[in-house]
This record gives sequence, structure tokens and C-alpha cells, in this order.
Amino acid sequence: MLRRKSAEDRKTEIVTAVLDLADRVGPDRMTARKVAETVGLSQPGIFRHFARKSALWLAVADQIGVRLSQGWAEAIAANDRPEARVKALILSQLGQIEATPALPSILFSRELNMDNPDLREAFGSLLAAFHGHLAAALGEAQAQGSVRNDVSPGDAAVFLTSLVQGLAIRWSLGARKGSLTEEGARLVDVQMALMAPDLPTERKRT
Amino acid sequence: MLRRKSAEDRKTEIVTAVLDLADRVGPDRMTARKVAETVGLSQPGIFRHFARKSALWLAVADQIGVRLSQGWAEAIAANDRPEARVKALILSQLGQIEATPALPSILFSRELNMDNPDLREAFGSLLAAFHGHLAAALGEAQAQGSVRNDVSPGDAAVFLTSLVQGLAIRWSLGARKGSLTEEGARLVDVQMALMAPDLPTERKRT
DNA sequence: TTAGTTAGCAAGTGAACACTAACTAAATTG
DNA sequence: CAATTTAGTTAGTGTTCACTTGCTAACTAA
Repeated sequence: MLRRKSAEDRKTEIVTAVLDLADRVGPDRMTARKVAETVGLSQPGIFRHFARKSALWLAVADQIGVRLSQGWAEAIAANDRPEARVKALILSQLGQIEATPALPSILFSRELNMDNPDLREAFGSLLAAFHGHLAAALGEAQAQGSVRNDVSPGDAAVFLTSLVQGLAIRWSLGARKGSLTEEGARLVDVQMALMAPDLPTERKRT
Repeated sequence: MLRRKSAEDRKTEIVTAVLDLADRVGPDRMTARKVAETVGLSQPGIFRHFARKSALWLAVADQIGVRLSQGWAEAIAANDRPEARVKALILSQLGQIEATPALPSILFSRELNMDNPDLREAFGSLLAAFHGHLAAALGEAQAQGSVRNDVSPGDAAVFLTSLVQGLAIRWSLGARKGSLTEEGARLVDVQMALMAPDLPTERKRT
């Protein structure tokens, strides 16, 4: 009558359901009951796989971490020029947010900020890693002269990570109309142009 | 025996307590019970003043709106030069966040995003107003030649509001070490320098 | 002084939550 | 094919929540 799945399959199924619910009803309204309904189990069935809710969240963070890191690795591997790497990193991040819209709200969930220090640390490390990748690429770009040297790579990375977060907020509050990645691509280009050394076309002929 | 306060006084007292609690325990953990304890009332006493929790939140949004708008007005009035106005606007905003650290988390609270559309709209308007003030000042700055004209005022405003939000996130996740306004002042200067027209000192002599 | 208003209370209600206990039946393994 | 393991169940516990009911006592105005 009832198909039983392997624990491994169920776990990933549950994690997916959590991300879906975290988006649809909010991270702190994601209850065991709702997860159970979406995967077709009884409510206590969830706790068969994750003894506590916090463990469930950590599994979610783990999966997100894997996905983000993969995206970064691809962005880095696929681009020789460091400026192209910077842009690819940001587009990858925006793409992940678009595909997993719960991401920003998890970052501000009560679960992360108040109840689950491990979850908080997991996301903190992810953000730091992203910042690190960006700063590294920006440093290289600067070394080879494609970025002005009156801005530190760290500061430039702050501008760009902030841009990602700011865009995500605008996109979220604005009912998610339009493409996040398209708008992001345009604005990254503008910001990179601001950080580019003086171009001949822009240089005033004195 | 028990001092009774006027409803008006109590209301502002309650709103203040909410902001305090929203910071200390998180917006979605701010319960009527805790509010009652901090103002020294019984739990149902809260509902004497605010029939529903959502009404309480709207009162909070109202007070925040007043405070933010005042800050913007002062920043605009106190600065003749539009670039100075831009910086003052941002520092005002960062100051408000530092003084009311619950602000960013309210922006991502379940209450705002899921339960209370009016609250969501109230904050949406505030963000739009801030963006508008910034864009206006940037447009003026551009008109008088103190901002490059290869970036639109709207895009520039997005960069700067994003910077505010990005800094707030970093500050929040980083356990709020250091001064948000100081770091913000430094980075605004850097970004404004990026957006400044070519300076003689930076212009390469061809 | 007295009548009306209103800020407060104690007690309770029903719903939702995370999680437990005790059991069952499907899958796996010897 | 039996023995064991394990993914699932139903039923329930204690807690917390927003909010209600019905009352009292403190202010206020005639």
C-alpha cells in the first residue's frame, strides 16, 4: 500500500520541501506539519529523519552551501579574465537567489538569528567565502590594470556583495517582478565601469 | 495603588517596548506577553490599546516612518551641496539603523512579509522615498558636474541604498562589532569618488 | 458628589507547535 | 523463509500563542 523510500531519498525530499515552504510561507512558519503534508508523510514522520528541527535546518544549510559553492567554482573555472570572473560570480549568486528565493529570508529568519547559532555560522561562512572569491578576483583584476587602484579589492567586494543583497531586497519587496539576473547584469556592468581605469573615450583631451 | 497612564502615553510606551523587543528577541518572537512584561502591564492590557497585533505593528511602522523622514529632512536641509546631501542622507539612515537595530530584521520578518500586507506597504514606501531623495540629490550633483554622467541617478541611488543594506547585513551577522556609521562614511566616500568625474591628479598625462 | 468613562485585571479558550511513546508493516539480510 | 532492521503510523503531552469575557477601580466632568 504505502511506498517506503530510503532514508536518504526522504531526507533530500524533505530538505527540498523545506526550501519550498520557507519561500511560500516564510522560514519561521515552516512547521513540521506543513513539511509532512508536502512530502506526504505524517507529522512525526519528519522527526524520524531529523530528530530536531534545528538538525533539519542544518541539512538545508548544507545543501545550499553545496549549491552555492558549485556555482562559484563554475564561475571561476569558466572565466580566464578576472573581471569576467567577478561578473560571473555575481550572476551565479543572483541566479541562485532567483532559483531559491527563500535564501534572503532565511538570512533574516528568527531560526537563524535567534534559535540556531550553528545555522547562523554556516551562512556567515558562506557569505564570507563569496566575499573572499570576489575580493580575490578583484585583486587580480587590479594587479593587471583592469580595475582602478584607488579602491581596495575588499571595498570593491563590499560594493558588489551589497549590490547583490540590495537587489535581492528590492526584488523581494517589489513582488519579484522582472528578472533579477538581468537587472543585476546591467548594474554590475555599470559598477565595473565605474571601477575601470580611465578609458580613452572618457578621458578629456586637455 | 496602581498608577494609570493615559492611553496615549501607554501607546508610545508600548511601541518603544516593541522596538526594543524586536531587536532583543526578534520581531516574530515579540509576543504580547513579553511586551506586557516590559511595560508593566498584564498581557490582555496590551490588547486594550491595540485590538490586534497587526495594529501594534502598524503603529510601530508609523513611528519609524516619522523618525526616518525627520532624519532625511534634516540631512537635506543642512547641506547645500548635493554630494554632501547624498552623504548626509546615507549617514542618517545608517544612524537610524544603529539606533534601532531591529529595522533590518523587521524588513524580513514573517509579520511584514507574510501576515501584514499593510506593514509591508508602509516599509516599501519608506524605502522608495529614501531612494527618491537619493536619486534627486544625485541628479542635481550630476547636473552641476560633480558626478560622472555615464551613470544614471537612479542606478547610483541603487548602489548607495544597496550599500546601506549590505553594510547593515554585514554588521548584523558580524555581531555588530564596530561602528556602522564610521564604516559607512568611509565607503560612501569611496563610492562617491568612483562616481566623481576624472580628477586632475588621476588623469593620465598622455 | 455623583455618574460616566476607561485603563486595568484574573481567568479562560481554542488553536498550533515541537516533540514523544508505543506500535506496525515494509524492506533487507542471513 | 525467518530474523532483523527501519520507515512509517496513531495518539498524545506540555507549552505557547493571540485574543475574549466579565469584572473592578481609577480618573474625569457635570
